[in-house]
Amino acid sequence: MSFQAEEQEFDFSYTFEYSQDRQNEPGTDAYSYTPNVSLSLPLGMGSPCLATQYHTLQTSPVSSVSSCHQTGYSLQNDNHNASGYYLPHGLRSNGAPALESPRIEITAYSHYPEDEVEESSSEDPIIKRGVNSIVTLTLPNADGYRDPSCLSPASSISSRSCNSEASSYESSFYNYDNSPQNSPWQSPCVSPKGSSSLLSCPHASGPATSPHHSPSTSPQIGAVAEEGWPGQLRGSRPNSPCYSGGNGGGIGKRKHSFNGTPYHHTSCSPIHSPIPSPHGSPRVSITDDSWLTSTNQYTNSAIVAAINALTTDGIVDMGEGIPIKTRKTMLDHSSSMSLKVEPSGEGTDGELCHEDYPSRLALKKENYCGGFLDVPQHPYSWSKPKPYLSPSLPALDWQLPSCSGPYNLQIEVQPKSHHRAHYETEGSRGAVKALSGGHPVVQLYGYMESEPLTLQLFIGTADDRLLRPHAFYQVHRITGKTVSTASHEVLQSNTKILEIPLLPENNMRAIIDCAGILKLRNSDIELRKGETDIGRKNTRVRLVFRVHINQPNGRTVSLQATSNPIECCKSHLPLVEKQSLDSYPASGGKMMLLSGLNFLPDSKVVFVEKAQDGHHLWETEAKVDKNSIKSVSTTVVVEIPPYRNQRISSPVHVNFYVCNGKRKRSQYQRFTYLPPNGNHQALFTF
DNA sequence: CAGGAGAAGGTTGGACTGAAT
DNA sequence: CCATTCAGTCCAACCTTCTCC
Repeated sequence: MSFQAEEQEFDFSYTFEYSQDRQNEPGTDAYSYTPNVSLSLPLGMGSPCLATQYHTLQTSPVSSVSSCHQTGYSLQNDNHNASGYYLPHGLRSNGAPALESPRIEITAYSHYPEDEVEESSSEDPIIKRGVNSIVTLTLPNADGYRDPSCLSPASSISSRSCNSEASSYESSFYNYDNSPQNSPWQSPCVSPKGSSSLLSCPHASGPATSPHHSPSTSPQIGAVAEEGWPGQLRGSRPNSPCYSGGNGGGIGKRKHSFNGTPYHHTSCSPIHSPIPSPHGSPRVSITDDSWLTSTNQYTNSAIVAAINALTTDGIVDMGEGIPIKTRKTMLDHSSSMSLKVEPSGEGTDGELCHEDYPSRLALKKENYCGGFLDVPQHPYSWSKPKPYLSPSLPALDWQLPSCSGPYNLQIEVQPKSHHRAHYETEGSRGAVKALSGGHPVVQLYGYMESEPLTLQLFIGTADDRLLRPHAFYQVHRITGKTVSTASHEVLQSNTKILEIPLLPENNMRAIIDCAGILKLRNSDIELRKGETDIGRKNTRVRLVFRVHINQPNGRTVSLQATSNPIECCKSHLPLVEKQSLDSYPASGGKMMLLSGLNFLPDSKVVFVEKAQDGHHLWETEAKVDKNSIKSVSTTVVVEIPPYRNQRISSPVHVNFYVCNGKRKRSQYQRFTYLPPNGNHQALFTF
């Protein structure tokens, strides 16, 4: 099949509806596709295995897939949809022709003040940007340069920061890969490894784009140095146990297949993963004041990449500073780790691919293991298929619906609200657990095909802004005897993604017992040029699950579900995990049991009601049963205070939090005051 | 081939230290 | 400048799994 031919079919258009209503609830989306939006896959890509590799974005106004997404958030600015996000093929939002070759657009955007951004966020940023003049540089290989992991630790900080495929808007418009000329398969800089979005990338690509790459010359550093993670280059840092890939990293340790039978070891499954978890999210962080400007950052950093591209030969660059022998070793590594599936024991690779994992893996494996061993001799002679076309998937910060048509992606069991993430310098701290003691469970409803799908998992933000990959946390693959769910890691937009099989025989249900959380050092991330998020006290994350479902018509529906927030620090902040009551009449007086962490005898529980503009309408301290707390407790009993207005006619949503001191507050918890019985009924009869 | 001892590695909780606030 | 908080590192105990005898 011809990728180019298929690319021609791309109708690269998206319809977005933007809601200013923030959402933090799982499964809700502030951004969502319009009901008829789907991500389409060109013909011949019906296999789910291909979905994650060769996705293209496509929106069809005639798509019959309707969204059943129930977010409860209003959709606004519909007037911008068509003009802003629904882009006819071949036409950019600003009216310019679609990019036909990799290029960088240098746009002199002014930075929006923070609040201006907030305001403008409801508007079509593309429109806004469209007024700016754009200078275009053609990139021989955009993809290769965009991959942050392809950049040297020494020089990549700024470069990496620009690699923001995850930046939604840019992703949609800098769709290099959708251009035949931009096909990574032809890309000079798409390293056999680097071209992959998979783990392997870092190895070959580290030196690839950086003339200043120094660590590459040190085979000892190996993958770590070549990862392009500044922090990993620090000689003082010990080899992190996490590099071993979890508790199953030990040689000869038993592995499990999807069905629980032992896997066979294959060359594709390294015993010791050279791929450290620590892939800082190279995405450009979209912050309060950078939601729009972040795209600018992307552009600017893309310029850097373009300059690199134009001033260096891709091939030479790829190996620059690395002895051939070293490069070969690296290639071997990457090829072996490119498919980070559970080892299958004595089976051949082929067996693994075809039997234990859907054909998608087979394809990947072929591509990786085969392609990575070869170093293209000429930038444009690289004709091997790119195994993973992440840019054609929806960017990771695009808000996708959890439900579309018959499909519904649901988190059946939510993760615990606290999970101590581990650092690179630490060993794994295990998989994220569920409150009940098990693990989170995700299920796809409405899928009746026999073809397995791939569930993607990455770590997203949990702040008040739009969901996006978390810059300071990455998902970390956990393996071992206690892990029943197989998984493997891939990189998309330099955000590590865990791919987990969704099997029809399991009712498209997956137990997420294979996902830990890795904390990247703040300094490493913050030093990136373009990174505007700060890591300090930015410790809440959400698990983001995605699934891409191929349709018979060649289109693909992408769904996303997000978990409840997870506090990842080990701080001593109080944490409310459960509350015995979610609602109670305004009269209050009822005792409510809170369970969680770090409740102290002098903890206070404060009920707060805020107006939509954020200012406090009401605040009162609830009576805490001091006897219910002995030293540091996991439970506390509080008396629900009466609401300020006893005559409410409709339910009133308020919040409460547990406070252990001036700056030691738990997250807000929701609570609803109900009107007296009669009124309540009346409310709904209206 | 089974069982025990030891090694290796993963998990977990917490202490320590320096930086930031 | 000091106190507090936080981030990051390190350590130790415990556990599981594997290897060797």
